[in-house]
Amino acid sequence: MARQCGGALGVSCLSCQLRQHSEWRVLNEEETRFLSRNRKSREYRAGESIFAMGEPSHGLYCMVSGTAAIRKGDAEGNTALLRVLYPGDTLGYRGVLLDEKRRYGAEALGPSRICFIDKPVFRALLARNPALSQQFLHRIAKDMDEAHDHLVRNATLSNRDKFVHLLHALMNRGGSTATDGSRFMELPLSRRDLASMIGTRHETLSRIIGRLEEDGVARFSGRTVHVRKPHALLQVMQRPALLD
Amino acid sequence: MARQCGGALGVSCLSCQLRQHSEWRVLNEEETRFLSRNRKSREYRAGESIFAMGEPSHGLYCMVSGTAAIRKGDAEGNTALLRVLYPGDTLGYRGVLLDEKRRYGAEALGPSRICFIDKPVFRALLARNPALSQQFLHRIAKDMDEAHDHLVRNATLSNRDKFVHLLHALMNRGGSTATDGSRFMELPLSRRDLASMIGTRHETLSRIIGRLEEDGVARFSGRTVHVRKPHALLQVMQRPALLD
DNA sequence: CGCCAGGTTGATTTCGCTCAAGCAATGTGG
DNA sequence: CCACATTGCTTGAGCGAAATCAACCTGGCG
Repeated sequence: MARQCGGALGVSCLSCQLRQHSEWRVLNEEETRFLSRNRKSREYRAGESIFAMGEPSHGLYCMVSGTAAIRKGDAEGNTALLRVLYPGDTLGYRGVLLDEKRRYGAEALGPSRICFIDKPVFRALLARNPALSQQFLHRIAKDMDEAHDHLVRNATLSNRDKFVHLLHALMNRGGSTATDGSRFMELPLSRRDLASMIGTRHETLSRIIGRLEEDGVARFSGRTVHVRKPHALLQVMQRPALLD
Repeated sequence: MARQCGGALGVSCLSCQLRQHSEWRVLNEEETRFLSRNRKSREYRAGESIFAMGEPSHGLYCMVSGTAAIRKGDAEGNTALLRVLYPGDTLGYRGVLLDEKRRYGAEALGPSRICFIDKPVFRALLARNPALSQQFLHRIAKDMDEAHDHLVRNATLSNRDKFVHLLHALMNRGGSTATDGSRFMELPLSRRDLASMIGTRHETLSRIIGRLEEDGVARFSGRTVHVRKPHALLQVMQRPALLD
């Protein structure tokens, strides 16, 4: 899943497996070479900030390995995680497209490698290849839909169901399947952050996790989680009886 | 506030006051004339659907008078209001830009006049005037921010504070100021819909409203609402003592 | 070893949901 | 014009869920 982009030294975007599934796939070889020459690859430690709210937007970022998250806070100092980012995801494109300051902060969740693309470089590529603009338009529209879905879920589901849904989403990106069909993964987030994503307190999440274990939906141990019947996850919501 | 676009017959976009504050302001006179010739203006009754989830996107809409809302539902049939639209707002541009089916439904809240712009017409204008694309890019980014803010509020605020915030936002668009500095307005939404916007039940909202009246923050009577100290609305959250 | 951050657990109170009844405004058919 | 249903809203009682405050555990880490 978390493939390294051209090896530990970040040799070239040309050999980056992730490119095929990212917005950059519409670039031709020459343009990719240009991108490769001008991007800067860098390691981040766990918890390290990538950019902060209110900063000017100097460029955009492309996840190579590891995971990162978008965190936004309100006036009273409360913060919530809005999104988890995986290898291949681009990050911070909005501030660059609109020449605005950062509206949210981003931070590495675990040790990560992330490429940085300078604003002028990005602009040059956009000007040379109109398909790239279209890609980012699609991207922002998809993000929009995600945010709207998130809103509807938060408005209609119980905390338990919100968490099951979150678990399902995280599994789809970062999970692995065992030989018996069950799935497992390392959660990229602390309990606190998981709780903030569904809008509850970490104590409450702790109890929700307890209930899910009682119901046999999943087993938790530290940050590792096993799900017995991953395909039944979303059907299980509010109806644990469905788990035979 | 709700100015008619060129009179009851919708004479021309050229004389539409709202145009100056909408995405269309970047069009020159000739382009505006083209838009004017090709748009269709229509009346909607209260509650009438403008478009529904899953429909193909034939074009976009421009609010002339009245109010409308975006409603989205999840798999279980629960629905929530995501946004209220006022004169001058464009609506449904995303499906058109991306050639996708509608991801949500829109409906008139009260009697409204709304212009319809066909997809080919919109495309032609986008091709002729690149500034229009930029306008819509800004627009989608702004919508994105709004959705993110909404998410953070829903995750961190109490139901009471969420409602106060919603009240504040509605006041800013549709309210009028009285001689004594207090503000009042006709709520465009039913209690049910207000409740769905903050993710709670209508009974609960009813009690929240009762508490706001007790605290002297606002007075409600049917759909009319008076706010004594509008500037203090957001400071009042969770601290009713601040109201002298 | 003490300290700390992250996590769990418990006790208590507050809050919100559910179900149910009541009420006012509106509409409808006789 | 009245009986009657309908719709939107409010109110109440009971209950379950979640917030809060606090204690305690655990695994690093100086």
